[in-house]
Amino acid sequence: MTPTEATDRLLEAAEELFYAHGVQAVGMDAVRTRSGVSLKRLYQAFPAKNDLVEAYLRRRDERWRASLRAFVHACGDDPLAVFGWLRNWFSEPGFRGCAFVNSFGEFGEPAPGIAAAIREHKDHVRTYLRGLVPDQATADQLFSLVEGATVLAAITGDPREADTAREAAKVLLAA
Amino acid sequence: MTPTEATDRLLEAAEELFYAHGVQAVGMDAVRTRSGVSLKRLYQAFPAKNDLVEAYLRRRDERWRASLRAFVHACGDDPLAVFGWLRNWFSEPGFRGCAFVNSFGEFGEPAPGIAAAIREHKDHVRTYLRGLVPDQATADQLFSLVEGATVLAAITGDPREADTAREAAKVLLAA
DNA sequence: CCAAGAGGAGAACGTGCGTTCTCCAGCCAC
DNA sequence: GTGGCTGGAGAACGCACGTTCTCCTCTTGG
Repeated sequence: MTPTEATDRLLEAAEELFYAHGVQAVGMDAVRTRSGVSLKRLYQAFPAKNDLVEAYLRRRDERWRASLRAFVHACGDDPLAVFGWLRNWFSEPGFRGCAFVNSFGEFGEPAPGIAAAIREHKDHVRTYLRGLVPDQATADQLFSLVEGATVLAAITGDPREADTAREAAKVLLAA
Repeated sequence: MTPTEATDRLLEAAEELFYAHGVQAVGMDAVRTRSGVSLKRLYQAFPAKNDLVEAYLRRRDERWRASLRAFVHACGDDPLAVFGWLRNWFSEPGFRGCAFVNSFGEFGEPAPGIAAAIREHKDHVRTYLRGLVPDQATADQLFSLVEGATVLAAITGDPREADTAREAAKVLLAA
């Protein structure tokens, strides 16, 4: 197994486990078992668990935003499509809220790299929405709706929070 | 020290520590030290840590909503006052986001009592907003804004997220 | 003054986990 | 074949923490 292949399998396993059960609830041994990569290789690729967590967050950020971007772009870059995408996401079987918000809650004082990954993810999403909506203030308002809908969908388990936010976004965009 | 006084001091210490550092990062010994209540009495009042966590959340729910209600009522029950209260909350020195959202993120599969406390808190807030705003759909939209602003203020550290949400709320209420 | 019990301080126990170490099997150059 | 290297499996170590246990010290009633 090549080192890059090992890294891929580690990140894949880490994402599945960390997102589903939370970072703290998943031991390095579980990542090892799920990925099939030996502990020695694991610690060669990621010298400490924090490094793996940060890599997990950064990779999830990339993929999450790529998926959103692709969906919205296919809808002609209509800002309201964001909420259609959210609705689909909330309906996925394993949906458990925003990985970054969850991680923020998990660590009282996150390691610097982890805190940075969380903040940068939110910055990237905000920047993306500002590109989608001409008016910056409106974009920030939509961002708040997106975050709110995600938190509430996670806690209540109801994907229709996306529809509620969508209706609000429609009004804000028309104003 | 009377048992009820011990319970009060335990809950006070638990809230300060759990909210500031996260539940998992705080050991029972830290609660004991902070409260000045012996471990024996602690375990008499709360047979397990989960019981203390659940009591912490339920007490915080009561006080948090009481504070919001009082502030908004003093503003003539204007729904927009909710966002003024949020702004104040976000500006407090120890602000670290919503305790319930943070706890939800901390526990992959929360104990039943804890999960119920989290869900019931959000239900109570939603019900309160529905009482404040005649139109139920609009109330739910404001709720989404409230949650979004709270999450973003916690992560970015910027209390002005409350103002962003307030502007959005103003538009939604006028529609 | 004594007996008995309550309550506190903190040691002790068991467990889980991040990280490191040990040992061994397989593979290469010669 | 043989000596040395790579990499895997999993034991071992150290620590933290939830929970329980032990012992000691006060208080109180007679």
